[in-house]
Amino acid sequence: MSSSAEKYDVFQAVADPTRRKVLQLLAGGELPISAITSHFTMSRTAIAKHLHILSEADLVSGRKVGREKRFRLQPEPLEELKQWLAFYDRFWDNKLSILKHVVEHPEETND
Amino acid sequence: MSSSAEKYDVFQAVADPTRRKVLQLLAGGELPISAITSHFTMSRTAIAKHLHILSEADLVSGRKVGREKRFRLQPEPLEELKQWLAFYDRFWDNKLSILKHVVEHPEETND
DNA sequence: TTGACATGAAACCAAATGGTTTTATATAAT
DNA sequence: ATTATATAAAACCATTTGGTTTCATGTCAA
Repeated sequence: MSSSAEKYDVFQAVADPTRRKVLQLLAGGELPISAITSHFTMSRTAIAKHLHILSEADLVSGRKVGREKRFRLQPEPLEELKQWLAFYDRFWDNKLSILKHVVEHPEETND
Repeated sequence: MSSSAEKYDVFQAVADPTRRKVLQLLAGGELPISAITSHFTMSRTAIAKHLHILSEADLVSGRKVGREKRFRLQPEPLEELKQWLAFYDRFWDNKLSILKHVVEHPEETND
């Protein structure tokens, strides 16, 4: 049961390209901060902050092993994104039926 | 063929809750700025800016009709998000294999 | 043509974001 | 014990973001 009252949600967490790259790296397996940092030009501190944000969104979790802190991917929150997207499926999968609907119900087209 | 050299990508565009609500409203059909604004407490100008951002991400398109500008949903760019998500499917679909890994390596399970 | 409506555009602002450098602390290795 | 490694935490900074207010412009209606 991860933290609540999170500052960052999945949408925000995933909006940053650096964080997306971090997630991709972690998809390959657990990694300590230094190893992650080695794939970027920015400082380790910057990466640590991104990890903190990803952590708040529950997209990663970290555990200390010796002197290093290893992070692993926690993809579950992506489900929320997936479900959000699912709503829009009908708007471009079978676009014709939607168009048909709109044409047949023009009164629903204002507000 | 929509604009290029866009400042906002889909990830950023969708990161803001106000913009997600705007998309949802437009899912119900084409709407002018004023009508959209009526669903929020913030100013019309603010909404217009959000629409501009959504427009840069090609998630909406606007056309002038008389004195009003009507916006409609353009869901196609969401496909990019969908594909990005698809990559992570395998990381939680077969969650059992992950669990198995954790159980078999308890020494990695503190913090 | 006069006024109301719908939008556009610009200037401005506070807070958030994404980065830095510096300092401190815990662990590992020699 | 000493030094090197890995991280944490804090202070700082520039830019971006998300909002505002104000003013200008185009269109519709009376």
